[in-house]
Amino acid sequence: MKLITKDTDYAIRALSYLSLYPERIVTVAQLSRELDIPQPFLRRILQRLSAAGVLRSQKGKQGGFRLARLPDTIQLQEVIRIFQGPLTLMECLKNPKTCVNSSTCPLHRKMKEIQQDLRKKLDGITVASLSGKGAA
Amino acid sequence: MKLITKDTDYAIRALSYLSLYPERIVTVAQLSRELDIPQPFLRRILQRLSAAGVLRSQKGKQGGFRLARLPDTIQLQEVIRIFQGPLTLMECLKNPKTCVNSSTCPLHRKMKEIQQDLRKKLDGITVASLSGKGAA
DNA sequence: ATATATGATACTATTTTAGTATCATTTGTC
DNA sequence: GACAAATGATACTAAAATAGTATCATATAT
Ligand code: FES
Ligand code: FES
Repeated sequence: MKLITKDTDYAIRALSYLSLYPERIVTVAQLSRELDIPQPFLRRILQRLSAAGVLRSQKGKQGGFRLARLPDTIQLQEVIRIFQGPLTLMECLKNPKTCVNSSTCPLHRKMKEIQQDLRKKLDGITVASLSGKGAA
Repeated sequence: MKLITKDTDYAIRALSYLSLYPERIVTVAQLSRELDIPQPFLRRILQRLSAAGVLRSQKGKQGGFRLARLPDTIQLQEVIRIFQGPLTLMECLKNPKTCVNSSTCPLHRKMKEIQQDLRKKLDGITVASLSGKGAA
């Protein structure tokens, strides 16, 4: 019933924050304080965003994180995918084989439509549009 | 990441099946065979649908279940609510208190819009529209 | 050299989902 | 009335996902 988990939510909040100071390098400690998110948890989240190419990281003293791309190119859908895999409204839409008898399941087609629509909407939401910076 | 759980999915399939023979009383055993769903699990699902007033049940010999209402008055959203509670895309939209600092979370408003839109869509999907019987 | 930062990864606790098991109650049939 | 066939209610278990912690390795500015 939850479309957005904590990982994703925290990630979005961190990205929005970072988009306010695109040039600045910010440490996990700072972000953790600023956003009131448990530091070790946030740390792993930022590491994943780095690995995914959304953030750029700098190791060592004076290191930290900053955006790797322009805020208006980072879509909510991508962040969801990083932490939760591709958005799927029901198991059946991902693994059609688990559809025991798809002919008796009229839900399939309808949900597929809704899922596509939802994905489109989530593509429309970018970090820029959330922080009010850059293109809407 | 899953909007529709098995309970809901099975429930919908059972309701769709029952809507094909609105007068007939069908037992769990029959439905379980027909839809290939584990009988004890399906049984509990149908019981909940009964308690919720979506199905009507008849105890004892020759007993079973049938729709309590017309297929076009049973909305997907209601079935989801029965098994999963009110549809909520993120924790924050249900318990705003868990929003540590809603001013730093720009996601809130956007997701609320999307959630409302999604709910409307799920209200539009009825058992009738799924089984192709009654009003679309 | 050293303190400060991230990289990688393993671990734990909690909650949700999926499913089972059982005893109680109702009811048609003989 | 006895009995079998059905649901009502509810407690229980197993597996998976979510939320979070802990730790060791590596890079780097001073
Ligand atoms: S069994 Fe495939 S959508 Fe329900
Ligand atoms: S903290 Fe409320 S929506 Fe993210």
